[in-house]
Amino acid sequence: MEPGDLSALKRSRLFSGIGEEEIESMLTCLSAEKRSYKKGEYVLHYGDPVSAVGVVTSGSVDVIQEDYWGNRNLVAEILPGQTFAESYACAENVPLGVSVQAAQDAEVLLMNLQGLLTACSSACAFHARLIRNLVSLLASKNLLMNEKLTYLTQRSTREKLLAYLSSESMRLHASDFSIPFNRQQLADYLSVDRSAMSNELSKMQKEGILEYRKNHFLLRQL
Amino acid sequence: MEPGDLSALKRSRLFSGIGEEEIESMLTCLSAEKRSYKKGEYVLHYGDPVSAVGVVTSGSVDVIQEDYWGNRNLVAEILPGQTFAESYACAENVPLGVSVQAAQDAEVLLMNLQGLLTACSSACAFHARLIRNLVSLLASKNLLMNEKLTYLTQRSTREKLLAYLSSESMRLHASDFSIPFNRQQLADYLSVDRSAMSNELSKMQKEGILEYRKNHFLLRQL
DNA sequence: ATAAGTATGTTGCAAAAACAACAGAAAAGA
DNA sequence: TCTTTTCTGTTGTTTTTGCAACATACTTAT
Repeated sequence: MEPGDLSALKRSRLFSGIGEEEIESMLTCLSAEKRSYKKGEYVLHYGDPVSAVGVVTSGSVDVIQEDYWGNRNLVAEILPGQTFAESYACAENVPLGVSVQAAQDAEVLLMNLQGLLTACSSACAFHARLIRNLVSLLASKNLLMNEKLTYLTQRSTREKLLAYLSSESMRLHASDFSIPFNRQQLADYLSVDRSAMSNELSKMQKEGILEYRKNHFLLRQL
Repeated sequence: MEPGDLSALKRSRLFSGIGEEEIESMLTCLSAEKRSYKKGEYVLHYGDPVSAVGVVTSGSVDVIQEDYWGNRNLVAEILPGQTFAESYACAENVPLGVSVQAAQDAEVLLMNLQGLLTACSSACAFHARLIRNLVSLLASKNLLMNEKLTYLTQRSTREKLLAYLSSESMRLHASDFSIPFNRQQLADYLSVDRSAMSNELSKMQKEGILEYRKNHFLLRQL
């Protein structure tokens, strides 16, 4: 185990709040395996049974989805300190629905969660913290996806916009607020066309539903 | 604690594989609180800090979302043995983004997860199993939402259909397969109009991309 | 300050989706 | 079996979206 690996792990959400020495001692409990891949090599294949969560320690890997006709689609880019396959590792008996491929020469640590989750993990004092981090990681991803789903299930661009803006407004307890996206990013997030979205925004402004300037919005009572 | 409560808990994914006596003894570790609500009463309010997961033991509760203008939207109906608010309880410091309301006279059990997750839970032998169940629950929800998101981020009805069908085909390792939805359910799942979807399906059949009859599909090589 | 690059708003057009309405097929119930 | 209901496909119309192109405003770097 090199010092760089530990620093990547320390930065990860999985090991947050756990010191380097503790991390190192836990890696054996997790049957951590360090693996190196050349650019383009597969780290995990579609359909693999997965019981280990992966952490990138150097380089980067791509999570890709391939459809029936062979079209490839980039789902995520995983950078050092970030994890992949954790949902598959934590769900029981669900084969991998994506593939993971080295985007450049990369090193990853595969950590088996079975020991952590099946036995009563009193052996290491920090197991509880690791479990807490894992649960927290899964839960926050859950909330983020759930939120996005509520926007994407809206049929029209206008409804998607209103669902998003209304939710931000309520979350921030304010009728006027800033959003962390520019127009293109917002359009990508809501999965709509940017210009159509801009158009819809200005229509809604004309109709008096809301006002905006750059990334600052004001929702009006109707 | 009544016998009906335990049978509802036994059926829940959270306590799966744990016997009734163990469940009963764990409820004290979880500071379980039983609460009764009349139809229409709120179980949890938007914005509440939540550290407990809820399980319905009788009746049912609705998870609802209310937007800035007061429009109400039913997110889920929770029946006996099913849980609610678990993602909020497991994520750290995320206030509730929905409200939970009794759909009819209902009884729920609120169980605090802090003790389960922060301390090393060697006190009860079945804590490990409960944690495993919780993690598995979160992870499977994760995968389901992730899957749905990949379909909903497609722009057109045709793309949504192809993404879904292709994914089913690959998951089942077969170019012909049955789906668990009728047309209306599939349209609802993909968040598109049923008739437009039917129309798109028959166009694709004419184009030789696929064949179908009722809920059985065959994807063709191109 | 100027220039180059980026972000946003606007428009017209073509394509696609939603909607509504209906017909035939299939399933469920009497 | 016959009737009723549900499901699916089809068509025409209206609305919305995506796309392309461009103008303007705003940023950033020189």
